Amino acid sequence: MNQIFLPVPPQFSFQECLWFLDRNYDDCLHEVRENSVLKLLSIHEKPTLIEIKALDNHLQIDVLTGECAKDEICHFVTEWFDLERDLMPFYQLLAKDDDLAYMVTDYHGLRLLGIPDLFEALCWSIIGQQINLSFAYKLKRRLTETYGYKQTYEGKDFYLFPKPEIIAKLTVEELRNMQFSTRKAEYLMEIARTFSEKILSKTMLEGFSTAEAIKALVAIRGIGEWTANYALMKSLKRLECVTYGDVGLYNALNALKGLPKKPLRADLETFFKGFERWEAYTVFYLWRSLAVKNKAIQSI
DNA sequence: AACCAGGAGGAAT
DNA sequence: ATTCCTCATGGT
Repeated sequence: MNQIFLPVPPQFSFQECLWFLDRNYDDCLHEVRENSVLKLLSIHEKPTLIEIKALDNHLQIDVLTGECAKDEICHFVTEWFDLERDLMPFYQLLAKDDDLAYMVTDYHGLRLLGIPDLFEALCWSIIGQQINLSFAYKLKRRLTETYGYKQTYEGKDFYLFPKPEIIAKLTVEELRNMQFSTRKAEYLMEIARTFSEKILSKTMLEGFSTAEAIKALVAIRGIGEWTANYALMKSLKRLECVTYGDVGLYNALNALKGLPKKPLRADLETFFKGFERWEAYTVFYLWRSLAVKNKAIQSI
């Protein structure tokens, strides 16, 4: 079997990352097992199934199908798990906040799990607008199982997210039948067109400052401030992004910092000033704090 | 049975 | 420049 070994940085916990990937939801784009995660990648346009496990100071990546393109696979995993980040400065900021300091130990080694593909990140954030996450994951699964690429391995199905060229050619009715709202169907198809026609690409945004990138994204119908920040945080790893308008974020800040359910913009900005250049990580850890609560409630 | 979900756009103020 | 309304539907 083809194996790749990838060294991991300090302040890295594979189990914490796995825990977040699993949470309580049914994600169709990876499968979490006891001590590993499986995911189908597109490497050189070829589907490649990998399984990642943790050793002492390395990740072991088993290439189950497809070619063993070491550099590309390592590049993907590094982006996915944000392996090149030094978390010490973030933990120093957290430690200074009495209400959040517990996160340094409780979530130690948790990395901002990315969505390296920008098109996928944008579609996912549009799907997730305003609806509960269980339903959002259901919609993503329907879309992916119908229009994505499927590979079966040892009796289980693994998927690639649908390509923009496919989504661009759909009709509103086809998506409505999958219980997308008319609006979301239009948004997804229009964004698919901007990608398939090369009007927008991740490479393009990488050349932009974060403010410029947000401006460019918000100009597209269906992408508001929340979606732009979410996509830039998850796909381009712009750490200064804050998902303003995010109900989950507000709930976490309400529980941990006593902010109102609908906090003022100015109060949010004041809070995030304490986490400059690590805003996205702060948001991500606040989301993590919500997941803990869900789990506790469910186990009762 | 209301009311809320990891919002956004467009109309009405 | 704000506030209000609608969208679709599952979960609680």
